[in-house]
Amino acid sequence: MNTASLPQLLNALSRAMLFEQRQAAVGAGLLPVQLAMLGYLRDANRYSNMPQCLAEYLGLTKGTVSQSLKILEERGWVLRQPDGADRRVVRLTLSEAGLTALERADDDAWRIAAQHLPANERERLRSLLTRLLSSWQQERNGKTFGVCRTCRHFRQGESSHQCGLTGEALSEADSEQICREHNLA
Amino acid sequence: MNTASLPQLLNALSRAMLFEQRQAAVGAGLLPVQLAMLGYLRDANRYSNMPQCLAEYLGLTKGTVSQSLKILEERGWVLRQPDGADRRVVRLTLSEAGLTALERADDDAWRIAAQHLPANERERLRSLLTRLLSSWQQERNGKTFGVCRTCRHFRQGESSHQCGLTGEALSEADSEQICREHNLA
DNA sequence: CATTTATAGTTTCGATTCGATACTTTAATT
DNA sequence: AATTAAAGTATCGAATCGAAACTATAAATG
Repeated sequence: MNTASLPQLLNALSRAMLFEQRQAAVGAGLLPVQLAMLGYLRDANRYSNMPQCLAEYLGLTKGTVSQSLKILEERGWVLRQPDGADRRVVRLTLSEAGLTALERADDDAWRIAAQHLPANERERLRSLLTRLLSSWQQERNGKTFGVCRTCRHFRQGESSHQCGLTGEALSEADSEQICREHNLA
Repeated sequence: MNTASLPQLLNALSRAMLFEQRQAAVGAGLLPVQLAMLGYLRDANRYSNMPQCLAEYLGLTKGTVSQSLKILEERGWVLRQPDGADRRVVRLTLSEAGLTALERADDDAWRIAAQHLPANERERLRSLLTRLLSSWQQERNGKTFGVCRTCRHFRQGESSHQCGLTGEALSEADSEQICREHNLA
């Protein structure tokens, strides 16, 4: 009695997140999509900072992304550099101004809300959500995006880590960035 | 090690939900907003089925809602009736066609994903999410929407229930509908 | 009771987003 | 060498969405 079903809760959560993001965006004087782009570019690793990745991550076409990026670049929030190896691709990075714009919008309602839960329950919630997301991912078996360290290909070492997919060495900072090849463990 | 933080998970969950909703909408030949409107109207109780509620629920202006409703009505998915008591307000209901359009789009990826969790863990997840959402709600102390039965004003009786806010009697069916005055227990 | 204010909703207008398509350039494949 | 694939841009049009003005009704205030 008096309990909401899991789908209902997920729905409510989703709406709450949207609400927060909209609030944060208008508070910083930008559009939700633009804020989402800045947020992604802050966290994306060096194999995931191309326009194409933004399109996949946000579910937009590359044409739309290209246009939005033009605006972000005009305002000096995003820098584009041609890639050294493949001259078709463009590397995107946040400028200082972009980073401060993003931080101004950074929202902590969820952090505060989460602190109302005791630490052990937070931990349990994290674990359960991880498994739920992982199941969803398998159900949809679509490519997803996530933080490198939480990927099933992530190999933790003592001093340095490694990507089991590319074999590449990963610094501590690398491990905290978003990767397009991510697969939740 | 190898754990995603709670904010990261919430973010991923939110994107996954958006993805699902978009998929469901285009699959049914309608726009995400339209699908969201139909879904809300199916579940809204008799005090929450006005255009204004839709605007609040979806975070749109009433102008936008009015325009989208016009389309939904033209297609025969939504019915509008003037309210008996207050002649300013319009009561919205789903037509049969609207209901079938909605059911065609009804998506079960989450249901399936949730079934990968054992029942006791689903229950635990539900409980934790409820508390997290409740905390968020208090943090933002904004009006929210939720199913009547899960409201702190809901008074459960043996044969019939009651709303502690309006004092009104609530049928079993009433208790399962979305109310604009909802406050998570 | 008259006047003012608030509320629900519609309409119009314009800005902006977003997708579809065609196109350019470069890389990969055959 | 020729073909195909991929990354990105540009252009165009449709449609969303918000802002503001407007109508009609209800509530509040004097």
